[in-house]
Amino acid sequence: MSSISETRKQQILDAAADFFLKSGFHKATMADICSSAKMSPGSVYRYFKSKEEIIEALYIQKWETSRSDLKFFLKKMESSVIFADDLVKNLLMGLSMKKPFDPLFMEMRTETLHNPRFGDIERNGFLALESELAQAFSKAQQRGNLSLSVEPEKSAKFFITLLQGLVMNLSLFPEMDVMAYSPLFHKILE
Amino acid sequence: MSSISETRKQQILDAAADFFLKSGFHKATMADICSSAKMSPGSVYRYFKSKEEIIEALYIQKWETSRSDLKFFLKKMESSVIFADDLVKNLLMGLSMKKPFDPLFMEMRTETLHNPRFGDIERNGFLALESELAQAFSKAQQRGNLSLSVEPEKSAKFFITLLQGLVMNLSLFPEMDVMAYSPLFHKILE
Amino acid sequence: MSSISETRKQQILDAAADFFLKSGFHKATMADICSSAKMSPGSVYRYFKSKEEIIEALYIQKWETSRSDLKFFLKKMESSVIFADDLVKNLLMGLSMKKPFDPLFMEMRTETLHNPRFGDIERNGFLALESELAQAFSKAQQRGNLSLSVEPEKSAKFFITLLQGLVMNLSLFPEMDVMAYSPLFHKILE
Amino acid sequence: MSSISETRKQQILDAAADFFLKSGFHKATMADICSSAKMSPGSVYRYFKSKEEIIEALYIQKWETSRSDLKFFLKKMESSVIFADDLVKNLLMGLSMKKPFDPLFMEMRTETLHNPRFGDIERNGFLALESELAQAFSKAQQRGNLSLSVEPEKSAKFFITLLQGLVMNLSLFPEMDVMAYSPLFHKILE
DNA sequence: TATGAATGAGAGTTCATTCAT
DNA sequence: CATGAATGAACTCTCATTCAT
Repeated sequence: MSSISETRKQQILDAAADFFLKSGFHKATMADICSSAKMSPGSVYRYFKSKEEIIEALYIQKWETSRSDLKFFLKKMESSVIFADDLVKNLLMGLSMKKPFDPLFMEMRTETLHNPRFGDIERNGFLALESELAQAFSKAQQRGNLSLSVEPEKSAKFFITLLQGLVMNLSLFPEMDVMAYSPLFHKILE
Repeated sequence: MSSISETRKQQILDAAADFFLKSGFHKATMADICSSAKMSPGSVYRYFKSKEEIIEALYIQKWETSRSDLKFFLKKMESSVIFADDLVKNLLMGLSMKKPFDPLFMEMRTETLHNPRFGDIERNGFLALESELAQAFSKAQQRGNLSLSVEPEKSAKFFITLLQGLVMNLSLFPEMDVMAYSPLFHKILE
Repeated sequence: MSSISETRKQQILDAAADFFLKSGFHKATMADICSSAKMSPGSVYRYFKSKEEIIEALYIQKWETSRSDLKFFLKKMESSVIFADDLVKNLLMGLSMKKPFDPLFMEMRTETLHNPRFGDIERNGFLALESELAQAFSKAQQRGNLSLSVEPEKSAKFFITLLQGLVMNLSLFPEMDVMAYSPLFHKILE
Repeated sequence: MSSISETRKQQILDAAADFFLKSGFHKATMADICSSAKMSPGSVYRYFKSKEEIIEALYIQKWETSRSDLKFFLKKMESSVIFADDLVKNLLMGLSMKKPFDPLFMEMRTETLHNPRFGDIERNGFLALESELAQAFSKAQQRGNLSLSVEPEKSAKFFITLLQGLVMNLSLFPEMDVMAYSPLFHKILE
């Protein structure tokens, strides 16, 4: 019962993500979203009170996905003995292959400038990623797979910042050599 | 004649920058811009064919300013003997005073996703900054003020990427400790 | 069977009356009415073909109630020896306690302007009240409790007209002194 | 300059009055009003911020007209020696001939039930009419043309109330015998 | 019969742009 | 050249009504 409702909501969010991606939050119209979701406006508004609520829901969902993706990735890294090496290598390979850059994050970040609610979501999302990463660093140290001179929280922050810059570069130059950045990431983990 | 026209254009661009900053490209209306520029819509449309053309002109101008700011900054650095130290210190101090970067760049980057013309401007802008920086690194090496192990172009790219990530972080967490990042920048210049 | 159906209908009419009172015919939505009646839209539409039909049914019912209230009131007056005095006194006291009239009548009267069917209901309702009143006057005269110089029908018409004006005044100035009007009503019955 | 703007506003108000009359405030659409005023929506919204603002402006204007009409009428009555007779006679003749009943007043009164701003306008309008009438009564007494036993304010109130009831009756029964009410009005002025 | 999700025409309003003056 | 009134397509959102279950 709730599941049907959830399905519908997801249907709308997917359609919205599609169009937001193509045209941006502002140029994408509710009519676009409705027709892409194959629903009438009236139906869409049964599930979301406004266009902004759709954007916000998408926003939150994007961050949740990002976080769980990172968690999953870090879980896999736990079995690695040469933690730093594998982490950087796999991360950058993932970046260069799966094109994980999601333009919606940029769209969202821009909204953040004008909508304080979005700012909070964004900040929480970021801090959560940092925290996941810092924990992974700690654990790796405990396992003896990461240099004890690394300060987990600080390094996590650096890591995320650099990653963010890299991802933005990637959005502009999709053919760039991502792997070239591995020495820099490594320096963070020394 | 052209000079008066240029003045008018600049008047419009300044007003537009003001409002775009406050409300974003999409929420800022032409009426806002007109009244802020103290011109009538008819006049504004004499100087720019469309709202988009204003955005584009502003876009280009922003990059030009950034580039010449960077040039000026790097010129000053030429007299520095401890080049890397001074460069990083002054750059981060500048950042923490939030002078050289502004939210419009994020707004613009987002537009890039939906308007290919903007993508070109953005890419050119980036490459120009990288090039300026790479040249500065080369010169510093020639003067003996920078380690010869630094590869100018690669390091410039790293530098810009990291800077970009940092700026984005800063937009979310204005109170963050920018200076903490100086070791990381230094590593790029070692 | 019919009785259950009648109960359902009444449930809807009561809920509708509630919301029409609060928000007016046009601002009250079917959703409001449905949820207030604790029925689904589908059910409500089983009993009434349209929102307008609900309004009309309510309209008719309001007039029926008014008429039977008046009848009941006049019945009680039959035992009065000083008919005119008691009639006016009790009527105005009733008015000042705001029982027998409600704002829905105004709402309804306005609908009259745009829906001829409503005009008929309204006219019939009015004439019925007048007729009740005229009969009561006649009977009172027969009992010797009302001056024979009173022309029942004409006076009834005057009575209703004045009452109508008074009620409208009351809707605007709820604190007005209703009793002050009793001399005027008395003049009609002299 | 302001005059052109005033003309446009009036054009809109006239068109709105037309459609409000035909269909009521709620059923009349902005598109109706625009096309009737031969203006585009954008233009109409240059002069009025919202549909509600149009209604309110119309409301105020209606009351102003009513008041000045009454003033003009009472001015003419000042030359009358048999004040009460002439007042009632002319008033009722006016009522029966000029069909001065304006359905918009009913529409407005209904809105009053749901919009406090309108309530204030309505109350002020009413009190102004009463006050005009009371003054006229006083003056007539001073001229010796009206019985001194009349209490101007109270009688004005009665007068307006009765008139209101009469006008409402008239709206329902346009063919009714208005003149039949003159004795009742006379009683108020005795 | 009852439900409540789905519909979709149409509401009020906005705003980039045009053009008569 | 400048003005600002005028435009009208397009926007977000609503709600009376329908219909599959």
